[in-house]
Amino acid sequence: MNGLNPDQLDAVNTLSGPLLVLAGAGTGKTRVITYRIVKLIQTGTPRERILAVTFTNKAANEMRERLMPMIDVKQKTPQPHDKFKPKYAKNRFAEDDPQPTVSTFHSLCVKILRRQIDKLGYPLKFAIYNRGDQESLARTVLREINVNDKMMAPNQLLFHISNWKCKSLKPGDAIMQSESDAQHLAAIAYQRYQRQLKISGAVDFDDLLLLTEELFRTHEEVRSEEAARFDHLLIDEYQDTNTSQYRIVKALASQHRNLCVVGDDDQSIYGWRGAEVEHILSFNRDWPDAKVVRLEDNYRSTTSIISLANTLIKFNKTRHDKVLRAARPGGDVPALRQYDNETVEAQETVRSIQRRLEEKGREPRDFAILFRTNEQPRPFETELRKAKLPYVLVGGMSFFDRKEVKDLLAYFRLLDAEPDDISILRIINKPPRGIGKKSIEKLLDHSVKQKVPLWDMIAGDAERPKLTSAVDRGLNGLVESIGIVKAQMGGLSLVETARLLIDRTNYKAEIEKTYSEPEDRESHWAVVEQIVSALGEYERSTRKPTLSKFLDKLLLGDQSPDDDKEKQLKKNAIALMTMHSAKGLEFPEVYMVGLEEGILPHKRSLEDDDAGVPEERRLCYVGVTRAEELLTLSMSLSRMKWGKAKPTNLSRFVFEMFGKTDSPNYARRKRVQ
DNA sequence: AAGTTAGTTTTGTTT
DNA sequence: AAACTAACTT
Repeated sequence: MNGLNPDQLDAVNTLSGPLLVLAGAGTGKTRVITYRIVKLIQTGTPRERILAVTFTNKAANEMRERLMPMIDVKQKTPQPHDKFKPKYAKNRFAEDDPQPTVSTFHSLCVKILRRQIDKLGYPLKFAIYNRGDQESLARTVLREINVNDKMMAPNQLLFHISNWKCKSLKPGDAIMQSESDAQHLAAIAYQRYQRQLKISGAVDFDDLLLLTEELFRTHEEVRSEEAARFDHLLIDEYQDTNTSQYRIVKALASQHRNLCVVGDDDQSIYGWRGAEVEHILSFNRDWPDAKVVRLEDNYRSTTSIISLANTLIKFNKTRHDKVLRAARPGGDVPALRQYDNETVEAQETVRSIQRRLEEKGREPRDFAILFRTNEQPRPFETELRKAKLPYVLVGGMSFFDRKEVKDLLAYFRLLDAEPDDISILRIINKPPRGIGKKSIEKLLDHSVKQKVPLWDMIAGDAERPKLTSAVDRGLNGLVESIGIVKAQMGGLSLVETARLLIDRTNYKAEIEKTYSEPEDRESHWAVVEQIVSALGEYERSTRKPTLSKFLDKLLLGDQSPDDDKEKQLKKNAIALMTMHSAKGLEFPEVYMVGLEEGILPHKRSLEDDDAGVPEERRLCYVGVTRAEELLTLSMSLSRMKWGKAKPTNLSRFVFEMFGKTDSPNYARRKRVQ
């Protein structure tokens, strides 16, 4: 345990009872968590009785990577294939060697639900709907109740639904409590949305938490059984817990009370998806005997950067009082640059990076360009390309949002006994089989009216509505392909099954139809191959591999063919990302761009001044504290909107940071010329 | 000639 | 994603 300061040691050594670690940015939070787990093991806690929960898979992977070398893991006996690919052997431990569990909330819940599925009282098929699936379901639901896009867009509905879900509000309650017409409409749609999910045996991401929480509430024996699995519970990024997660934590920790939560209320930036800072602010109310440890020594950034961050965050009224102390003295004072328009902003930023690369001996990986919204990176990408500088756009489309991935996963689901409707509809005409909108409508209509599952009808187990012979032929073709695969899959490995499926359904034709350029075709086909190799990897590393478990894993992001981007980051490229996705990362040189009113703080957050602006301020704080040595802030004096250049105002946060005024309102009045 | 499907264009874009 | 338009099927 060398190299830890007294506060960190205190947090590591407080091994029993509730503990709140208030860890500011760059204070070695991750180290404290890992060391604490090591200490627990050293003092005799059985490994398998330790559970650490993170919010993202990335965080979980990182924690595992840090932990494994420190706790002496029995390696899995190398398999023949591992000899050729040693990277697969890394971090793979023997199955009879118990290890601490490091998991995200979502995969934790899936495990619990799988174990307790009989208590659930309804046939959950673990089809987990991701954003795209949710959207198409929302669209169908809205159409069913005759609501057009103008009245309520699918996204709006999903926003309402997720708001209700993170407060564990059931559709019935939502209808009762709705205050406006729009809310009432959304509540009715919510009811149908849930019903449809239930019929398909599907859940969305929120449901995973919600169902677990409900199961704990209604079945005490389930709660105590699951709680008894662990003696120690550690939660990272506690400021990001929503109500469901908060209750699950409470339910799991109430017996042993060995709960350690780590977080920073100043970095709570996910309020818009249900996180409540109150949970970390009032930790002492739930656990009155909780010990509180504050980590305030920042080892990441220079004094100039930290003092800027401290000045900014003081403008937030409700927070745990703590001040970051920089361990690295001095440093260049962050600069503020103003440019005429966003193109110049991008050009000059890239030029500045180029200069630093040449003059200061920096590497591309030392730089990050942080922005607020996803429309901002475009000009920067253009300029970086022109300058031939390597860059990675982090975030953006995740691997699972790629349509090839979704299509293939949908095809995989068709091999299940009762595939869900969304999956069927996704690939029913991919590649084109002559089944168009009208025929699909007829099928759906028939399925609802006759109460026949969609697949039974398509597969010919139930009567089909009258369709043209071309459509019938198309459907039969699909059923036949699936049938062939199903018949053979018993004797095949998962990879062989997948290959056969892709081959039989002629998925390649879909890619060739969509992309005419050979380059595009290749890159999109490569995605398909990636999935198959991920499947192979899963098959090799799991004792009883099944396709449906693989699908869960993929959806939950447990496995990551997604690490493509991370590899690139490691491979030495300039990082372009939103301030949201920058949380937890650090870079020697950070450029925060587009610091304008309406962007940061975002205009949507201004509608709700009480909660919105402080959260945007925290987001800005997160951005500032990413920088180790050099921070450059910039804004563009005009920005294109609807094809016209519109003047902009400097963000109020810049005024706050540089102490030009005490009043946050100053920025609103002052126009920068 | 009507009804469908396939392919193209327009529109609208937070986190 | 919706709205059009051209092409195809029966």
